[in-house]
Amino acid sequence: MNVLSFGKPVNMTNTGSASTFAKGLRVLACFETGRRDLTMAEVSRLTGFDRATTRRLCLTLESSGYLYKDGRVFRLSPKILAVAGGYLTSNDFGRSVQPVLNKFAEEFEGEIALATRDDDRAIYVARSAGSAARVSFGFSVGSTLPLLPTAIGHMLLAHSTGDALDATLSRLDAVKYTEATDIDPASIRQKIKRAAEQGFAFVRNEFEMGAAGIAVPVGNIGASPAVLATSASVNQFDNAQEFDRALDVLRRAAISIHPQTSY
Amino acid sequence: MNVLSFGKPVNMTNTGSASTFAKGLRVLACFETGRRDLTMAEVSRLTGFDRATTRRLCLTLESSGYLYKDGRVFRLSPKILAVAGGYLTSNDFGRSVQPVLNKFAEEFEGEIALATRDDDRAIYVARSAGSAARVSFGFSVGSTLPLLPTAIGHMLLAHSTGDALDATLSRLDAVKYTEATDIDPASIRQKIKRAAEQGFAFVRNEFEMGAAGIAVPVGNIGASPAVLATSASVNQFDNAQEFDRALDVLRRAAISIHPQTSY
DNA sequence: TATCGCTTGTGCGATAATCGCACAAATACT
DNA sequence: AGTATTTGTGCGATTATCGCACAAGCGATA
Repeated sequence: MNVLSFGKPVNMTNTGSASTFAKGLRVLACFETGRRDLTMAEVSRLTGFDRATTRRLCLTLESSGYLYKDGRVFRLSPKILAVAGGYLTSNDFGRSVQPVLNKFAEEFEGEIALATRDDDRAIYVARSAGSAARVSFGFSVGSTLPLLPTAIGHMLLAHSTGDALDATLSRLDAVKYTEATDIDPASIRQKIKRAAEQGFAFVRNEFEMGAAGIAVPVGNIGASPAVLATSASVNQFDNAQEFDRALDVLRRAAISIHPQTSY
Repeated sequence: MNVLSFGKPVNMTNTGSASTFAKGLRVLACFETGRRDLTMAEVSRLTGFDRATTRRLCLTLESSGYLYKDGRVFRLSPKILAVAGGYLTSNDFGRSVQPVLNKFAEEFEGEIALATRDDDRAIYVARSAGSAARVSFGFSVGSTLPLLPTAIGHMLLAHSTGDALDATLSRLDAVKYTEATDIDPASIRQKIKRAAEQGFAFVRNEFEMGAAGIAVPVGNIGASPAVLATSASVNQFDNAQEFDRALDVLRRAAISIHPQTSY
């Protein structure tokens, strides 16, 4: 009965979340693309958790098979791939979209990638095979990109409308990746608006100097929007004919993957 | 001081694991390849955890961004790819081994895959691009295979020696996937031994009727062994010339990926 | 070798979260 | 309507977790 509480009883036991688990997931996320070998002390600093806490979480990840310990550093084990494979197969990539990417990439003689949105970033979900010769751009499945200085990001954000977009833009802080990176929220908003109107996004030099990207929408994957994209050197896309060809390939590939793509 | 304890003091607080986190990871693992949409009740049955516990863990996975809820079912979100990408890039797949797979697969006109071991199963880690035309076998990165009825499994197990192998074999229970699946531990052990001796494994009809696989070792990925493999119809490999060509390609690819491959 | 800096390991008290059940209320299936 | 299944949630009892403090190990540098 709890005679001390008046009015609405305070929910003492949290029925909606498990804090220890959430912390553990943040430890796991420390091993995302970019970082590979981490000591417990490093994980502790990255997460801000107490060393004892970090230690227990790292060891749990190890005994559960997601990390293994090599001396004093932890590294990801392949087990995480099985979970990721669950995502890929449940969305029928690899069976239905991968061949399409390969086919159009072959015709196009360039790389095509499918990306979707995860919170404040874009994630590559699939990528065309690419001929053996051509050197890949270094992005592979699971690689992430910032939303603000990339064509992929602009096209993903173009799905958001009005208030939601404003909320996102005010939450994200624009980082200067190159001298040409656009930092001005109003200007970025304008670019996103234009991407929504014309049905494609085109960004140059803002993420990597000398590189340019084109992205077109492909409908939704689950709850979040998806885009098809390609990238090349700025020079290449400065040629209007080349640009149009790339855009055309992307659009046809998008329709081939997801015929309902309406924009 | 603890006057009640004699001798070595009992460690009351577990410094080596976080049980809630371990449970959460088991919930996450429910979404591995094969299952896609799960209700909380299903997760509860799969894991054996109390419904209230399951609920908290699922909701934590959702708020952490790894699952999203569509009505009453949960589904993986792309966030997990970012972690998997961490594994792939930290081992330099996609940049160094992917091109090699593509090149040899093109020459070979068949698919080549790199697989490694995760506990009691094999996991595909990389796969050759495959021409646009050819229909892929349905296996993609992250797919898992049993160890006992596959060439990949035999070659992976061939890394284990004596006692360790015996322990593994007695732990695994042989499942009959086809009529031809070998169930006899002694016989399986013999096949693994021969695979170790001859430097390749060849298994037919034991996992999928009509399918055959060849696997060769490629050294280690981190702590666990890795193999290169290809599969085709039984008929195809019954042709000795075809078989030799496939084995030759795999061996050359293995050397190209990991020159230190000694066996 | 000695000292410094960084790392890992671990008792333990205090705290706070988790567990599991019981009760309710939705939602599907017949 | 009726049954079965699923979901939501208080709350007491239990337990795990937290965070600190103390130690010990390792490597580099002087």
